[in-house]
Amino acid sequence: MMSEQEKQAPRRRAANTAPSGQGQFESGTRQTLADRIYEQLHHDITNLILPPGTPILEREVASDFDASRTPVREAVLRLVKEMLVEVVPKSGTFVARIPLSILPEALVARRALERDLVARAATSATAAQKLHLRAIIEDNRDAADAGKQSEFDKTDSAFHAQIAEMSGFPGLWRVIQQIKTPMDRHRHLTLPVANRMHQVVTEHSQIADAIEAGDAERAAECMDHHLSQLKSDTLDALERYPNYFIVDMDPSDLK
Amino acid sequence: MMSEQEKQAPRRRAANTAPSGQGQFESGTRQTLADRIYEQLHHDITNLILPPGTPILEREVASDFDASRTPVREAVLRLVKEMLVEVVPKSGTFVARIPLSILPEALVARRALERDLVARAATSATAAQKLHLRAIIEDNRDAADAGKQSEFDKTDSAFHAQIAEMSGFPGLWRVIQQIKTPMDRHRHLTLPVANRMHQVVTEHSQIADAIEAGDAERAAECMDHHLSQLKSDTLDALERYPNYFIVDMDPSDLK
DNA sequence: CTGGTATATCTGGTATACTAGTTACCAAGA
DNA sequence: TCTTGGTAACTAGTATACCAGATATACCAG
Repeated sequence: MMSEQEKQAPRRRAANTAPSGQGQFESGTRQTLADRIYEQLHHDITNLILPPGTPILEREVASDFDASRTPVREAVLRLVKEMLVEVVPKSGTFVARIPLSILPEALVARRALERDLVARAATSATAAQKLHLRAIIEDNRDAADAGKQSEFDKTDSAFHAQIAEMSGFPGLWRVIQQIKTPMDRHRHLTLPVANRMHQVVTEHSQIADAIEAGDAERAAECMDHHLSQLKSDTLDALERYPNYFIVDMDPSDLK
Repeated sequence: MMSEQEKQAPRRRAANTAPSGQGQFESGTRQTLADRIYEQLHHDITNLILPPGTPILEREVASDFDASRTPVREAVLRLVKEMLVEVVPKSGTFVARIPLSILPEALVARRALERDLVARAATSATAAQKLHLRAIIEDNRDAADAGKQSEFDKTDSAFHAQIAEMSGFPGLWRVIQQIKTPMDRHRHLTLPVANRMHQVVTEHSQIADAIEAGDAERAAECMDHHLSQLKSDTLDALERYPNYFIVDMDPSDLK
């Protein structure tokens, strides 16, 4: 039987215990509404469905998703950190323009990272991993043959993710993904290059050849050559879409 | 004079126009309460003031900052994306444990990126930039002489930021900063190595020597050697603080 | 002493409201 | 026709409330 004092005070319990397993880094953590909104906006921004400068009205997006502003705001804040959205306090939220400098930076970072990863892959990949890589290249080819750019992009990502896997540092694919986002956006601003998908398949095959030969240096060189092809005509894109970019460097330095 | 109908309907205005200047990427954008809370938590987590597993009670943090849950939640969500905090839905939010695999990944990424950046710096740095680098090394030395680890860490970061600046790709310092966060956290778990600060100063000087000599390859090798020293005794840290880590790889692979 | 159950107290995720800052727009005056 | 000031309609940032899920704890039967 409690005293009057005990009866009046709600019982206080200890804080919950910390997780001890793999935690949130396990696969299959549940997705929130904010996650779904983020993914949709991320996709639309990256694929130029929402071009730079487009206002993102939180209340409108909320209405579209039958949601409140809170998860929309949470999604938008993530996109801000990824430089995909820019917020002008009290004025509005807009699809971010692409800072010109970010493109060569992304290319330099990718080249440095992926040369290293592919060299490591050439040294340490297992037979099973090599076979898996070849299977992905076949997927590349199928998508190229079918002329499906979107499908092709997915298989292209699978290729580079597999290289990270084979290097022994699979987590670095997440770093590369983040780095390459401006490049993905930019690619939609450039004219499609005839037969480029098939050229990529050829370059992927050359990389796989070098890996299978255990030739780390050649694998690195092939990867570097492959990535250097991505240096699309940014000057042309800037000329055609001047409002899509922030000119934060001398454009003539892009050559 | 409006008709009755016009009078009843509130006037609808156009959406605000998109920004056209440098936008949010200019310096000096104003700081929100969420920003301040994020910075404090980021600092406390990185510096092990809040060790892995510590519960982060949104309502308590809100009370500490005399704020509501909203900006706390926004700050926490940023930390989640940076893998500094893990959320168990409806149960609690905790300072994230360090996935073991992230440490060698961070080292590999830093080595790949900073070898490349320092080689470029050796090739293209201006005289002014080289002098500035020397000045930073003197700051390194002063902090080492004074035995001030925290101050030394700041000057160490300044050194690496300056290398990115000199390479012509200053934005990559942000990428490196993000990559190195797990390393920063981990360093607080390892025993201080006698005279390590002065050793770092020496290694920084060697890097500067190579840059001044215009020797890109030597600069890259010196940087790589320097970064490889950071491979602190993770096995020892794991042994001393097993609850601070998520063991997502074979620890014997850390050698 | 232990396992099962009920319950109260936590939690994160989301909805809604409020405030202060920004800006589109309009009317008046030069 | 242009300029300017006022205002209403926007906005982002933050506060507060609610709900459903998770869990610590008390209690009881075996």
